[in-house]
Amino acid sequence: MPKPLRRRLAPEARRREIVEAAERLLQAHGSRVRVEDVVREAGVAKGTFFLYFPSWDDLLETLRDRLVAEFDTLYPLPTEVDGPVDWPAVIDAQAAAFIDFASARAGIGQALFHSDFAERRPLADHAIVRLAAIVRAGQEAQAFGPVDPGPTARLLYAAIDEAAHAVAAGADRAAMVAALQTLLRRTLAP
Amino acid sequence: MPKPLRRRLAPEARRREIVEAAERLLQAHGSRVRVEDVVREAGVAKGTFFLYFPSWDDLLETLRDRLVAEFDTLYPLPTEVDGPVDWPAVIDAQAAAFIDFASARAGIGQALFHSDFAERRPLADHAIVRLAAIVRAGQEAQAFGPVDPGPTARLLYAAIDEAAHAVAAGADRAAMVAALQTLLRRTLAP
Amino acid sequence: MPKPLRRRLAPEARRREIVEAAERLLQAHGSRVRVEDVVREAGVAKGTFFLYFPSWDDLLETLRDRLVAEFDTLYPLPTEVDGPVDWPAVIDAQAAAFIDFASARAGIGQALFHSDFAERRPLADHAIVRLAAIVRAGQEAQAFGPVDPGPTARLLYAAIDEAAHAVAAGADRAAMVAALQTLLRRTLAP
Amino acid sequence: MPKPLRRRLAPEARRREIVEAAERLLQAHGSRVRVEDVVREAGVAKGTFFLYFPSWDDLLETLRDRLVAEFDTLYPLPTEVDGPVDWPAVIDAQAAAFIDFASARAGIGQALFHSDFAERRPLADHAIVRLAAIVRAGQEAQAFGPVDPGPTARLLYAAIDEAAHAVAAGADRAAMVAALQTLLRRTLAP
DNA sequence: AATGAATGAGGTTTCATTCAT
DNA sequence: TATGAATGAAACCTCATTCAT
Repeated sequence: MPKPLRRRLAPEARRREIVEAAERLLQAHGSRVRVEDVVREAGVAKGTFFLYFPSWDDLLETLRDRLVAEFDTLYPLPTEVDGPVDWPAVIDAQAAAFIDFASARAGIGQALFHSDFAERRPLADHAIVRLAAIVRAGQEAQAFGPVDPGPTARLLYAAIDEAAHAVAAGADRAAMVAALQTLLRRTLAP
Repeated sequence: MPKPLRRRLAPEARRREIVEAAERLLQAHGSRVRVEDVVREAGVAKGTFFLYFPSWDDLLETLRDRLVAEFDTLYPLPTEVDGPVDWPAVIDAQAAAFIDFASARAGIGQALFHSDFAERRPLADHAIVRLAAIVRAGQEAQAFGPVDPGPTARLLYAAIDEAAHAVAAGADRAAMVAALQTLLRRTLAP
Repeated sequence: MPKPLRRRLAPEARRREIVEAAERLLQAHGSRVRVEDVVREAGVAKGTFFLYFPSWDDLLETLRDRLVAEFDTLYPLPTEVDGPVDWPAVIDAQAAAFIDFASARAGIGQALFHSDFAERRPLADHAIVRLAAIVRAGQEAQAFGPVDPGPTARLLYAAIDEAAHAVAAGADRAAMVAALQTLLRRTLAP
Repeated sequence: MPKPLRRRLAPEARRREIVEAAERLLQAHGSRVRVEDVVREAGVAKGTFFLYFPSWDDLLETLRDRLVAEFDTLYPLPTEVDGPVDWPAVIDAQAAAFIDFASARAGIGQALFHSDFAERRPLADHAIVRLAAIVRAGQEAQAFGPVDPGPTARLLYAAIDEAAHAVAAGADRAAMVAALQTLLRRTLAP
C-alpha cells in the first residue's frame, strides 16, 4: 500500500482542493455527503478539513458564495454605457444561462439551496435582488410594465429555479425554456 | 401489579395520534424534530412509533399525503356540470387558497417539501398535475392562451409556492397575491 | 465470538453498573479514564452511557456526590442528645476515618478533587463546612480555643487531605496520623 | 524575496520568550492553555516550540522549576552565621511570603500543581523538604517542639498552599494569614 | 399491541506532534 | 534554526432503529 505522502501546499491551493473535492461529491450525491467523504476525495486528513473550515456548514457557505460569484462573473448584467439595452432579451438570456448553469450543478444546488442547510443558514436573496434590479431598469426604459418589482422578481426567480430543476431532472430543455420565456415576457410586458 | 397497558385506542386512532403529534411539532420546529420528540408529544413509547411506521421517512410520507388530500378536499376543483366555469377566477382562487393554506403550515412545508427528505423521497407532482388540468380545461374553454400546459403548470406552481413561502416569512400578503395574480393572468391570457 | 447479548436492566441498576465501572477504573487509572473505557468495563454500548449521563463531567459529578454522601453516612457527626461530646476525640476520629477512606480511594480522589475536572466544576466546600461545624460546636463546649472557625477549618481540611494523599502514596500511616493529630489538637487547644 | 528569517534571538533568549509567553497565558487562563496559544503569544511557529521542548509537559516542568527557583531566590532561608535565628518568625514570614507569591500566580499554580499534569509528572517535594529543614533547625535551636519534621512539614505545606489558594479565590487575606499563623505557631510550639 | 432500555454506526471537532520545505 | 501545513488518533455526543420483556 503506497502511503500517500504528505503534500505541502499553499493554503489557498489546499483550500481550493478541498472545496473542489466537496463540489464534485455534492454534485454527485447531494446533501448525503459528509466531512469524511470530502477528506477522502481530497486526499487529506480529517484534521486538515477543520484547519480550513471551522465547521461543515462553513464549507457549504463558502461553496454557496463561490457559486453565486461564479455565475455573476460568467453572466454579468449589461450597463447602458454601450447604448440602449434590450431588457426583455436580457431577462431571457439570464434565465437561459441560469437554467444551464444550475441544471449542470443540480446536486450542488440541492445541497446548498434546497436542503436543511439552506434552512439553518438562510441566504441573503442575492439572485432575487439581481432580478429585481433588471426589472426596475427595464421599467425605467419603458420595456416592462408596471409590476411590483420586489415580489415579482421573487416569483420569477422561483420559476427560473424550477425550470433549472426540471431540466436537471430530465425534462425537455427546449420546452422548459419556451414555457419560461413565455411566462417572463408576458408577466413583464408593458 | 399489572402494568397499566395502554390499550385504550384502536390502531387507527393510535396512528392518528402519532401523526397529529408530529404535525404539531413539525409546524413549530421544522425538520429539527426527532422521533424522540414525537413520541413524547404523542404520549407513546418509542417502540410504538415503529410499530406504525417502518421508518421516520414513512411518517413524513404519510404526513405529506394527508396534507395534499386535505387541500384537495378543502378546495376542490369545479366541474362544468353546474354551468360554465370562470377559469381565470379559479386559478386566482386556488392560488390564494394555497398561499393561505401553506403559509399557515410553513414549518410542515419546510420539513416535507424543502428539506433533505424531499430529496430522499421525491413526490409525484400531484399539485402540478392538478394545475396542468386547470390550464388544459381553461384552454379548452378558450379562457387561456396556447401555453404548454405541463411545463407551464410546473413554473406556475413554483411561483405560487414561493409566494406562500414569502408570506410565511413575513412578506406583505396583499402585495404577494397581487404580483402572483398578475403573473398568472398574464401568463395564461389568451 | 459470543455476542454479549443485550441485558435489559432497571434504569437505576444500569446506572449503578456504569457508576461502579467508572469507580473501578478511576481508582485504578485516575483521570486518564475516558468514556470509551467505562463503557467497555460496564459492558454497555457507548450510547447507553449518554442515556444516563448527559456528559462525562456529569458522571464525575455523580461520583463526587456519591462519595461525599458515602462518607457522611459511614461517619456521621455525633449529637449532644446522648450526653456531652468529646470534641477533640471527634476531630481525631473524623481525621483518621477520612485518611483511611480517602487513601483507599486515591485514584478516584485524584480524578475528582485534584484534576482539571475539579477546576471546571468546583465543589461547594461540603467537607470544610462540616469541619467548621465541629470546630464551632467544640468551641461552644469550651473544648476548643478561640480560633477563627471558617479559615481554620479550611486549613485543617487541607492538612487532613494531604495526610490521606501521603498515606496513599506510601507514607507511614502511623506517622502521618500522629503528626496530623498533633497538629489538630494543638491548633484547636483551648 | 527572501523570507524574513527570525534569527534575531539566541537560542536561550528564544526559549525564554516561549517560557514567558506560557507563563502569562497560564496565569490568565489556567490549564486550558494550549500549544497553539503559546506560540501565538510568543510570536513563533508551532514547530519552533517543539524545537525547544520535546513535549508540552516538558514546558510545564520547566515552568515549575523556574517558579520554585524564583521563590527560593526571593525568599532565601536565613543561616546562623549572622547570629541566632528567630525560627517562629521565619516560619511566619515564609508562610506569608508564599501566600503572596502563590496567590499572585493562581492560574499558574492551578495548571502546574493542581491539574492532571501534576499527576502525570509528580514533583520532588522541594517545598516540603525546605519546610522540614526549617522545622529541624528550629528544633535544634529549641524553638520548636518535638514534632516529627517530615510528616509535619508536609501537613504544614498543605495548609500554607490552601491559604494561598483561598486568598487567590477572594478570601480575606488577613483572616487567612492569622488563622495560618495560629496553626503554625501552635503546631510547632515547644 | 405496547414498552422503553439498549444499541452502535456515524458525525463533528480538538490538538499535541510531525515533517517537508 | 525556523516554519506552519498537515496529520490522525481520540474525544464527545446523536439518534434512528432494534428487541427483550
